[in-house]
Amino acid sequence: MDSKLEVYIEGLNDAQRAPTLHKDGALIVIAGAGSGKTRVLTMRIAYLMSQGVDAFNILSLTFTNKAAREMKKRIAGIVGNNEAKNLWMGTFHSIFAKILRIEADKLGYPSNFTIYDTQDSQRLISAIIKEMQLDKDIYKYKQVQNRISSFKNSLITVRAYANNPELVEADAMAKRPRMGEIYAEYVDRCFKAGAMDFDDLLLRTNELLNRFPEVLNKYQNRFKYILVDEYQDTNHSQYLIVKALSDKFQNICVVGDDSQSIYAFRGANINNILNFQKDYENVAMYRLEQNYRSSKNIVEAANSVIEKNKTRLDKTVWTANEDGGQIIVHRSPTDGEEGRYVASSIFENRMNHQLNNGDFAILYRTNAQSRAMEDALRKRDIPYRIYGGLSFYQRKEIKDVLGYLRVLVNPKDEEALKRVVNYPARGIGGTTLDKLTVAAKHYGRSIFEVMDKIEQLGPSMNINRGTQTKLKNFVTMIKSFQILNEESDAFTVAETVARKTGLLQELKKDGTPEGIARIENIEELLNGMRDFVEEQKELADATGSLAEFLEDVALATTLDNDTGDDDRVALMTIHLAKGLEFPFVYIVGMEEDLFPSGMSMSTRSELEEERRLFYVALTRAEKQAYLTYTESRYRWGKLVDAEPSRFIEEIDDKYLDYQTPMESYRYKPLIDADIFGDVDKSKLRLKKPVSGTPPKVGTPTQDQLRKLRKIRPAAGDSATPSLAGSLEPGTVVEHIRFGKGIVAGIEGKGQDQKAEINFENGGLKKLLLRFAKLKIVE
DNA sequence: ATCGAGTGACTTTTT
DNA sequence: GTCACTCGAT
Repeated sequence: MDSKLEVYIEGLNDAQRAPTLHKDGALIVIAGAGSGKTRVLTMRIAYLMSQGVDAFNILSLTFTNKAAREMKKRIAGIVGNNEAKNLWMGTFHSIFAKILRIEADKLGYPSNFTIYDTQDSQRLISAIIKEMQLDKDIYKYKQVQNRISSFKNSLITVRAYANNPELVEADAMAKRPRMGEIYAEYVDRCFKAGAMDFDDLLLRTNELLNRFPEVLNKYQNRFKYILVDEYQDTNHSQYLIVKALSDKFQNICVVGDDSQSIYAFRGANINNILNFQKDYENVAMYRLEQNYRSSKNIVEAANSVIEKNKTRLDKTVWTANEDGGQIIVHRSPTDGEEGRYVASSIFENRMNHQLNNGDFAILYRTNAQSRAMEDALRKRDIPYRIYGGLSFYQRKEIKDVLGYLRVLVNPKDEEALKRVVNYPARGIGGTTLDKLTVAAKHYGRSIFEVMDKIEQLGPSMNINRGTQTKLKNFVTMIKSFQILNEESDAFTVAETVARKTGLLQELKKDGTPEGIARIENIEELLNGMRDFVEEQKELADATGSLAEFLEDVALATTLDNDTGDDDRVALMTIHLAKGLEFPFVYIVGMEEDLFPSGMSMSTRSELEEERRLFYVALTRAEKQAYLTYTESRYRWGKLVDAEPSRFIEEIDDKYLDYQTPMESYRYKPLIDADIFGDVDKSKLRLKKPVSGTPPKVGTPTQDQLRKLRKIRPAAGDSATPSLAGSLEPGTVVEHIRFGKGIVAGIEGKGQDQKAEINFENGGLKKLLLRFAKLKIVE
């Protein structure tokens, strides 16, 4: 083994080293927050390569392209750049887009197919709904798009849908009987446009691997070792791809944390990780439980939160780090005040602890919350960067330039064509476009082809001479770009496009500060393309082509764009923050209806996902976490009352520092303060604790570890002996975390029986007896 | 065909 | 408060 690698591997702890050195077979690594899973993945790949595995035979799937790049860089540092550069590493979407381009012809796609982003998909669906003359209030394009997306993620094709009475019925019940037709038309239109949407990149990969055994065989042989990060967030489609590719060698390593599964809303299936052991033979399971990131207070507070979830693999994250400060809870009258508080707190902390702006992050549940924070930071002259929301590539002026580039690469790309055909205005309006669309459908050709043949087809389409000329000019312009693209690099083409189409002039004419900013944005895009071209020249399997650039753009995340070279406070949604860490973290908008989101409170599993999201948020913090909430906040342009989030209450008080008294906002106890009634209060003042202080979560005893290693019974499983019946008000019980307490009331029966217990450590809690680890003391 | 003002729905989270 | 879409005036 390389001595450099040896030193690195020496540096791992035992739990990390075991999966790193586990060469062949299937393994799953359950990695708690901050437990160094990226290190394990990186070292494992380096180790495989040191054992003679060719980089070409390793496939590593990550959650963001940025993560892939960073890992690749670290591996290059160990095994050398020449070796590392042959690794296949990236997101599911980008890796399989690459494969699909190679194999496109088998599926009847051009290899330069376009990737439709969500907006493209939604526009197309809107157009289809309109063409079918359906009521747009019933067929809401966003809902329809969502539904189609979930079909695709579950591998329900148009035909499978039609053959599934349950689904058809469900849509009929929802007053959308023609969903299937829309779905069929949408798929057909994408196909004819030579376009794939995000879900297609996975769905078509499945199709490819299923329909063409020789292709499957080829990639099975190629990817002898497969590694998947963030496995808890894979959807069914991704699961099947991994399963198919790893089937032959079964050298599959998945890493994840069920407690951090936060993408169920887009089809992620937590069962993928929960059932991994059933999917492969002789699965080795490893756990990383030591957290190196956060203070003990934060780790334990986060544990106390996630413990409330029923569906999870048991593990105990602990840390040897210092206690650290308590989590600070702060209430503000309005969202504006909240912003001001956060800004001045950042300012003070930065001074007092001599920190950089980059040491701070503000996390929120919804993008809309960023505004108040931005305003406050700007007033304080604190530099910040917003991640997510409208990304650079989604800005109008950028999409316009990209639209032209897309059309010239793939003239069948209908959405791009519709976008640019009349911008800047050149007299080709909606009416003409409608006629062209009808004709295109009639002849089974793309709109661009019809435009190209307008002289022959024009008369029968009722398009006048003037318009015909305009169309002809447009086609000629695009064709000239295509020729240029044959002989020049992507940057040159884009620059020419920006000038020749009149896009830049249009903005110059505008003259407003906004217009100037847009010109600057286009310049930034061009600079980016120049860099791209330079970069690609150095890479082995890249061509620096325009098509490649467009693919990168389509699949880029806002995080991917971060150069990270300037010192700014980070603002982002909690979803985006997954995998990141910051010394100081402010979680803002800790309010009912916002976090947990009002749309995710109706079912237990939704609420549990919100709780996992909160867990993710908390565990981003290294040194200090803040939770802020408001009494009222602007939503939908209106001031509405707010109530503190239940998640604050779920954290044990001993981890919290209420800067603002919570009293008046605390949930009213369901039972009066004198719940003890005629019970002897002295019972609560515990006579000497039986076995010292209750064991802490942070440092599990061997006995606890043994117990925790078992997967918890699923809901409905009654394997645990129930205490039902043996409890009554007044019974004194002991809980592993909350210590001693006294039963205040019992409600429900059977499976759902709950007890309300007043604990010395935790206050009033309602526990499901089926799951509560209670011991009757007396 | 084009542009502006006005209207209405809407926000969960993203590759 | 914001985006996307509609309608009426040019």
